[in-house]
Amino acid sequence: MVESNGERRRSHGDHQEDGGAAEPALKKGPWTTAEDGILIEYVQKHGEGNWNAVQKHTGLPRCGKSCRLRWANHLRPNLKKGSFSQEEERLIIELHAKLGNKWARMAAQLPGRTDNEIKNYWNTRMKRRQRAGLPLYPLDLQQEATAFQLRQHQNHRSSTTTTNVSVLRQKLEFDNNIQNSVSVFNFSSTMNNPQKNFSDGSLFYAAPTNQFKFFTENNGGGGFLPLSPVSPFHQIGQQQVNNNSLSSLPLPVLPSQAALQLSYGGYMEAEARSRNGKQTKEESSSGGQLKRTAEQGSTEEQGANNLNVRSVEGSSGGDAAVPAGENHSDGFSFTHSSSRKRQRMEPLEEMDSMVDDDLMSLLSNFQTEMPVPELYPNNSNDDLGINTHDDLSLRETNGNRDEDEQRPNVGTTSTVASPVLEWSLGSSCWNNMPSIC
DNA sequence: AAACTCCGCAACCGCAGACGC
DNA sequence: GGCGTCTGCGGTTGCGGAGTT
Repeated sequence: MVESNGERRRSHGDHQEDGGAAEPALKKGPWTTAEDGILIEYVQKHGEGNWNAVQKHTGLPRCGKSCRLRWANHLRPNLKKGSFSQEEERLIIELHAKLGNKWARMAAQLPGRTDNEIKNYWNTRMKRRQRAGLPLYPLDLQQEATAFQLRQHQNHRSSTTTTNVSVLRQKLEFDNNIQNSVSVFNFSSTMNNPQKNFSDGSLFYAAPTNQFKFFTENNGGGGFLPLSPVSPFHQIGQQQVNNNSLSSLPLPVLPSQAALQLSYGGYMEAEARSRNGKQTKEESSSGGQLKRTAEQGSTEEQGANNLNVRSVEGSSGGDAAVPAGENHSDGFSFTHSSSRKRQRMEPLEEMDSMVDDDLMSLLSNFQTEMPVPELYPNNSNDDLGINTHDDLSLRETNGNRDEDEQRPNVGTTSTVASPVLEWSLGSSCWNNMPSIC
């Protein structure tokens, strides 16, 4: 545990935090077991909330925020420890597709898990996938993510009469997010619409690493960066800020339902490959065991089973409906001492009301066929080192690239290219890409 | 064995919303 | 309505450990 590690943080945390002369120096850094005990005792007596009073009542040299965080992330009853189960991982991915970086809301759907845990998990996962050149979401969730983003965008549009910078920012965010999703479906169209500012703009946008760059740079920076040519908002984003022509924006092209029903096992394998980004080194060097091997064995191998995504989504309304923070069924009984409890919808209820109702109606408006032929010059894919069309969906379905690379296309029908696995480490296309880290 | 690199996670920080006065 | 306080959220930082060279 952290406590046994001694001071992890530097002494910069030992300075007077609030500057008040009368206030004792508030400690920062890792919590000790003694401090934990004090905090637990306090909460048992007084309940959660009023965290600033902890220091006054107990003399614990910690600020209220630190107490709250410590309690919420480590001391709270019913916290799950350990790695995420496969179900939890899947739910996180799905929730992120719907909610974006709403860690607290996601945590409310995952009993015993904290927003911090989920955030850390997602960030590391995103790094892994980015390193491996994989999209953030499996195909089916890409659709959901795109639909959700689009819906948010449309809501925003309908609620404002003047398109302004905030709208464009939202478009940018949408664009950046779907860099990792929509572009999966039609990134080859960049061949027809390269970003001129790059020596090879099409490659820039097609490469997941660069998508990630844009994802982060656009979000972090205040200025406008060029939008991806694959963005449905590309044109307007490049051209104008101050009109209301958003209604004419093209909808992102989504894959056919057949493509969306591709095996989840294939995705999980890709996920596993992604997660084992280091594995390429380790496998080649010593064949050594990853330190995560055990936990992966329990998740990704099972992932080969074709999980029904919808069942996961549907089950989120079950026991997960209890917000993690409210679940004190193990003997601790707390009264919320804070009389100013926020009046919010229950997370699940709120999410459902904001997502699910509209999601299907939105999806019903999407194209269900991907206009592959028009966008794909026959030979251009080879130039990119990207294979598309039927063999790809077959590969994904089979979930074994090594085998598949030796196997001719035995003929499945799919109208959409599915380059998810093609973005894995095995794709020679990305082997020469510079690491962004 | 030592140095180095990478990764995961705990904790901090700034900001914003809600609420009371 | 303005101000102050409390709380929660999301982003970021940096340490320790594991793995690699």
